[in-house]
Amino acid sequence: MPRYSLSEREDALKVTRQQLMDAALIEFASRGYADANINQISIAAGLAKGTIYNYFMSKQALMLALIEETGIFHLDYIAGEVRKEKAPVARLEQFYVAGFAFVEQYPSQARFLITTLYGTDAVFKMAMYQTYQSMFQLVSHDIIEFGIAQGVFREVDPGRTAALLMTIYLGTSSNVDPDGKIWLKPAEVVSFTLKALEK
Amino acid sequence: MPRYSLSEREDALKVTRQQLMDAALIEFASRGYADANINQISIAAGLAKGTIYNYFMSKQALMLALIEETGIFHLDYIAGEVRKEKAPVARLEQFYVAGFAFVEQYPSQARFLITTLYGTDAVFKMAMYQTYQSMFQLVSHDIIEFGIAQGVFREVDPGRTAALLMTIYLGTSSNVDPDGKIWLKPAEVVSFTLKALEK
Amino acid sequence: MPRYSLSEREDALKVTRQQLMDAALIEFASRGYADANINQISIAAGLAKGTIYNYFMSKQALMLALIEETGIFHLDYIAGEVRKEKAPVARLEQFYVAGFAFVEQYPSQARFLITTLYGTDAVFKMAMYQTYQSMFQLVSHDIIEFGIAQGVFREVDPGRTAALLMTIYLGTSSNVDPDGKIWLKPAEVVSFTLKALEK
Amino acid sequence: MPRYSLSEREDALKVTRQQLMDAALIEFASRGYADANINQISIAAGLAKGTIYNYFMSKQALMLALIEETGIFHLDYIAGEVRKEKAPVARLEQFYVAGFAFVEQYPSQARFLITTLYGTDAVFKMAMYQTYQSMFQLVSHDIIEFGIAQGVFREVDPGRTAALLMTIYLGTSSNVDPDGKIWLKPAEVVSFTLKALEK
DNA sequence: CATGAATGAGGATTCATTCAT
DNA sequence: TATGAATGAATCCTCATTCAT
Repeated sequence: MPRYSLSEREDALKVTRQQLMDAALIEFASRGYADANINQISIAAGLAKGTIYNYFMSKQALMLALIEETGIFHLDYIAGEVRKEKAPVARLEQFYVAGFAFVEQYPSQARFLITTLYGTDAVFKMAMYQTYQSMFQLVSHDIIEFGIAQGVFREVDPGRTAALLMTIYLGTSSNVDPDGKIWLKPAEVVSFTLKALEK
Repeated sequence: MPRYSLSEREDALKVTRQQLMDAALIEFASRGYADANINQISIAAGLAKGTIYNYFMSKQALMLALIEETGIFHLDYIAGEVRKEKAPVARLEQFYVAGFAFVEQYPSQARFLITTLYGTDAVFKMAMYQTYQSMFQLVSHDIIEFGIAQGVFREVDPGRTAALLMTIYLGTSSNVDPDGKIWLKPAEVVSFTLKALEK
Repeated sequence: MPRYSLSEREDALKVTRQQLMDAALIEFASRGYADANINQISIAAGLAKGTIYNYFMSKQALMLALIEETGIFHLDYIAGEVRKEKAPVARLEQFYVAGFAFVEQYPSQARFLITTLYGTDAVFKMAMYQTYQSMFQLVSHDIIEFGIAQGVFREVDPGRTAALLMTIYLGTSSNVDPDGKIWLKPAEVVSFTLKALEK
Repeated sequence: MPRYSLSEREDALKVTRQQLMDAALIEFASRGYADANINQISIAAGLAKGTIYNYFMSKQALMLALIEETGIFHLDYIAGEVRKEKAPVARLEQFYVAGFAFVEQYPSQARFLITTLYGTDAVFKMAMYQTYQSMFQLVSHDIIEFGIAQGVFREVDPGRTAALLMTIYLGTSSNVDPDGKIWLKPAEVVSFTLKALEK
């Protein structure tokens, strides 16, 4: 039970802000930042055009807020599943299993993150990189170094191999058919990467 | 003597068209399709704004022409190097070596292809997929099936593994620092994938 | 004991209203009516945006109220000083001395009046003219006609000369350097106009 | 006969640009810069909305171009008339006669200049001041100093008196009735100022 | 074919005003 | 009465495209 519950007013603000971010995510994910329409986002959120500017300074600020929120959400989703496992191999498995599950459960979020990461806007990419430092740490330290220490993985360079494993995740994540199913199965990717890492 | 020699007029047309495509590639690669500016492309090509419409029906048609040309160029570059090699392992190695070399030698082309492939425009992605059917064939048939037949690769599913190897290539290709250098070395990626494929 | 004492409630209303007018004056004076921002006025007055509409029907009504208040304030300031003097020449002198003193003591008010008077809005100009009828009377009757009657001024047309003297005042008043100092000294203007009026 | 006549193309550009400036002058003069509507200007010029941006970078750039053009036009008009006269008194007379004639012949230009000069925009005022340096020189040097040297004017400070005479001109110029007639006659102002300046 | 002036739909953003609390 | 979130008309500006020369 929270000591100081938010007032109804503050709650309503949070709700409206979230409605806007939800609508914006869909719009950015499906049309890309440049083609996304602020008016359309407002309408989808059930609000008037101008309201968006009561919550975000600009289209760019809205985008940056979304990058941070969605990136953290993505990260927490995967890190939570990975850290539940105690063995390195199981963690690697969970990285892809949870990662692919995220893509199928939150297709717009995944699409948003991928298109932003592989897009042309330097400001947005920088924001993505900062958010993904933690995921890099997760893979590099909590999976690879951990596995090497436990003697179950070869003595690879943790950082460079983490980059490769993340790249494989992000790349495969973006190969989805129209209804959001990833072409490859996590088991296939896990099997491939484990083979590459095992002693 | 060539059967149908191009007249000087036809040559000049080809040159102008190529100047436009070269300029467009740079613009699309650096700003993305939506933010690319037709006027800027014309200026960079040393021509007037309207001229572009004598060669391409629309901005979209120019983009589609570029996707095809650049995709084929990319494919030929890699396929040429790969097919020079006669052993499966050497071919896999060449796939990444030549692939990475392409990215460093033609950074705009690489950036253009990657951003288009991971972008939001369905028409452009479809055009990319068609172009990349051949690269998929190359990896699936001329490398993986070939290697399995020769007994040097495990009995993996050729198609699904080809998708994975291409994804690894495209993903690592897009992780470049500001001056166009790829973070990972081809040798690292080759070593990783070979380990995963070897018997 | 005042016949109708204001209740504390009525006092508070007056205070709030005056805070709004003070803030509005600054905003209108520095940015002009069209660029003035209602929200900024509210903030400067320490109130919320909506409150302004409890006191004024609209931005225009606020402006009109300010024109009247500030115009009367300006007029009273000058008329008070002028009528203290009993000789026509001294009155003319006081007109410019007090007029210039007003500009330096109340720069925002002066700037507000000048920009409104020389602006493009017909409604506001009309309001200004009405307010300035009294100042016109002051100059025309209490200075010029008075001076002619006393035989110290030439027999000029009082009305047209009053218009000229007021124009000189308003024009010179608006030539201020960045810290609000008027370029010309009252003594210079007085000397000039006296020379023009003396017999 | 000009040695190199402008091509028809260049002529057409000049004409269109002038149409835009003419329409903009009317709009700025009647509504003020902030309320002026770019779309309305284009329509009044018989052109489409976007065309204006082929000639001027922005609304502000259009305004600055107008300030310069109109200021120089105003100055040339008056200076031409003044310098025709050879005697100081006749020059002073012409300053007001031509000045008032300008206001009646070009009411929009006059209104534009006055409202800009007495407005709140610092950038525009600075542009006005630069343009009016020449008019200040004209009055200060070619009228006042000239008159003092000839012994027909008192030994006043030329600069400060020039400021006063210009202020009188600009102030009286802006007191026009709805059909553009100035309230005061040039003869009245001339008579007043001559009286103030004569020995 | 090359040109570049003209077009006008489209889009981000501002802000006076309203109104439920 | 005070508040400030919501509104949506209004506006500047962009830019792909057209077309007369």
